[in-house]
Parts: sequence; C-alpha cells; structure tokens
Amino acid sequence: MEGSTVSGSQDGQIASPRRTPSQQRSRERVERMLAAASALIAEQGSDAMRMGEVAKRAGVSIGSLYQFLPDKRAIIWALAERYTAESQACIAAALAEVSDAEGLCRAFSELVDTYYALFLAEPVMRDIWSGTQADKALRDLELADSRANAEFLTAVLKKLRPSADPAALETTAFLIWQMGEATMRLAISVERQEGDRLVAAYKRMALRELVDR
Amino acid sequence: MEGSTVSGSQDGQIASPRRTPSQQRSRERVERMLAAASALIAEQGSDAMRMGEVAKRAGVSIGSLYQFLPDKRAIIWALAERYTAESQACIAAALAEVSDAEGLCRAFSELVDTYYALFLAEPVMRDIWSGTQADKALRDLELADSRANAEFLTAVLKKLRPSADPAALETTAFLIWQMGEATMRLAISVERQEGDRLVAAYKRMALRELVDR
DNA sequence: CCGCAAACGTGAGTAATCCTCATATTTGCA
DNA sequence: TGCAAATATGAGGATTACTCACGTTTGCGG
Repeated sequence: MEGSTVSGSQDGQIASPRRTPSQQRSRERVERMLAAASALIAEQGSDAMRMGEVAKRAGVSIGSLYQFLPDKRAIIWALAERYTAESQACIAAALAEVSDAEGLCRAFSELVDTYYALFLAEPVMRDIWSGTQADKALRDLELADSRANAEFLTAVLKKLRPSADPAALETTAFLIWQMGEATMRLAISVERQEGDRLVAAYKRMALRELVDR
Repeated sequence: MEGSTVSGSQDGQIASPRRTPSQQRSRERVERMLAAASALIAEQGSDAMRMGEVAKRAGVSIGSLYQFLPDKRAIIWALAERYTAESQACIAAALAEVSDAEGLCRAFSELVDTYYALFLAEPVMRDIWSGTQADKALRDLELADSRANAEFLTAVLKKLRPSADPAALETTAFLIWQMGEATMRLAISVERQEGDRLVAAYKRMALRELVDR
C-alpha cells in the first residue's frame, strides 16, 4: 500500500537542510526568511510564492535561502510545524481538565469557535492547510497533528465512558477531529454566513456524538 | 514548482480551448489525449504528469495537445468532470425512490459503500480529488457537485421530515455529504483496516443524523 | 472536379522558475 | 594571530508549461 502515488509529488520526504544554523547570525537570517515567506503567502498564497522573492524580501541571497531551507516545501513545512505546535498546546490545555459531559460540551464548543476564528484570521494557516492534500509531507504532518489532538479527545471519552470499547472511542475521536478540520476548510471557502451555519451544524453533530450515546 | 499541483494562474478560471474540435478526426485525438493523461495520472499522479509525456503517449504533437486542452488544469478538469457527471447520475438514481426512514438507511449505506469502493479502485479519481483543494477551478467543481448531490439528500429529508426547517435540512445534507468526501479522502490515505473503520464510523454518525432526531 | 478558406497538425523555441555550485567572506577558537 | 569551519553569494544549469509561425488536411460552394 506504500507506493500509492496519490499525490505524485516525489517521495514526499522533507529534505534535511544542507546545514543547520549554528551561529546566532544565521539563526536570525533563517527567521527573516521564514517571516518573509509568511508575508508573501499571506499576500499571494503559497503557490505564487517565489523563492527569489522570499530571498529578496528577507534581504539575503538565493543561495543563503537554500543553505538552510533546502527546498520550497521545507519552508511551508517549517511554518506549518509552528502552527501545529502552538495550537496543540492550546488544545491539550482546553481538554485536560474536563471531567464530565457538560464540561466536555463547553470545552469542545469553545475549541471549535477558537479554531474557526483562527482559520478566518490567519491567511497563512488557511493557505497551508488548504494545500495540505497535495503534499505528502504536509499531509503526514497534518495527520500526525490530528492524531495527537484526537488523543486528547480520546482520553476524555475514555474517562467519561469507561465501559465503551476503547478502539471505537479512538476511531470516533479521530474522525470527529478530522471532520472538524474538513468543516473549517469548507467553511472558509464559502460565504461567511453559510460557513457559520456549517460550523454550527458540525458542532451540534459532533457534540451529540461525544456526549450522548 | 514543487508544491504546485495543477495551478499556475491566479484566477481559478479554466481557460476555454483555443479551438473546439469540430471534425471527427480531432475529436478522436482529444479522446486519445485524455486517455493518455488518465493513464499517466494513474501511474505517477497528476503532479508528475508531464504535458510532453501526454502528447507523446497519445501519439500527437505538443502543439496539438494545446490546441484543444489549453493548459494542464484543463486536462484534469475535463477528467474530473466526467467522473462527477457519471457518479451524479448514480446518486440521483439511488436516492430518487426513497420514501421512508428505513429506505434512506439502506440507500445511504449502499451509497457510501459504493463510493468507498470507487475511491479505492480508481487511482485517477483518487488523485484528482486529493489535489482538489489546491486548485480553485477544481474546488468549485467539487463544491458544485457536492451541492448537487446534497440536494438529492435534501429532497429526501424534506419528504421524511416535512415539519423541519428546510434551510437547516439543506445545511445538514450538505455537511454530511462533504464530510463523506472528507472521510473517503482520509480513509484511503491510511491503512486499509483503519480506513474501513473510519468509513463505518462515518456511516453510523451520518445515519444517526439523517434518520433520527 | 476545382479552388480555397477554415480547421487542423507540428515541434523548435521562449519564458519562468526551482535549485546548484564554485568561489568569496566571516566567525570562532586553539 | 592563524586557520578550519561556517556562512554568504549570484550567475548559471536544468526542467517544464506553453507559444507561434508555418505546413497539411478537410469540407464545401460553384
């Protein structure tokens, strides 16, 4: 099942950098490069982002860019990884202290709202996760992230329904999480009003599945 | 051009062909081109599909290719449109004669299974819908298709629950349909066994939402 | 059957873009 | 201070989607 070539894009691996910045100077330069890339993505989308433009805006040569970010996908990946790390911490915190059904309701509802607001407000995140499907490395990152987040949900569910089949709870949590992300992507690509309705409908469906049985 | 799936231009419009084939000969050639493209996508994915390779395999010159298929996205789009037209007819037929909750259950369940089998069996469809998010024209096609399919579901729901708010039913049907497509994409990108479980879980969730209230 | 305009076919060439590499410069340290 | 390792550079290699000027075939009015 491995060669599936669904994406077709190369081997799907993120090439390791030729060089890992070890000096203060180069670390700062990498920061500038990523900031420049982020700005360009926000303006035009990652597809239209040109490597030369990133270098120019960061005030470095094209060679320097490739010294630490070995290819275009690596830039996107580096940005994506920051978002996931950041949001994962929030999610863990929000779900950690849930101990009953009502608490889950509140926490989950808030989480969905926060995520939706984030998607609406962050053009870079939006762009990156939209293109996720086309790039195997990004898809894998999102999958791993989603699994990690779903695990927090699973933990809560296991606590609330100790008699249920653990494997089924895992599947449910993972599916609900993935559907949440799909709903977000959908919601931001339609009219705002319809997007709001879709998110609300998702929330209702997910909650019903989470608390009731 | 690593991350670019099918794209290249900013507006999401599909360029109209320079020329619409009007002779028998050229119509057959276009068929050969699309068949070649389809085969290449199945082998390597649409991202790795090279225009020169398509022309070569179809036994035409690169110039002829561009005479009727004005750019790379147009090829993908043409293939995608055939799939949607075909599947939409199936869906309409499957849902047309549903008249009670149990019938809906059966029809929907069968539909999901059919769709899943199709996704598993058709590497081209799989590839195209995976890359959907990255290309505006394709996203629009999928959205339109999804809306059309959801409408069949909406019609059934309105018949079964005449007292419910029609707008809410529409939102629910559309969301369920979109989630189904998201689930398919997810299911084919993980281990077969987990994919099966996810599809089953989706089916259960969707049915609960559809028949019960 | 002829003439001819429109449709069709061709492939070398263009432009855009990702990425490499030989070379120059700077830094940290013995 | 001297020197190896790290860093910086940008012209150029390689790839690829797409164009265009010109040759060929088809259908059709007379």
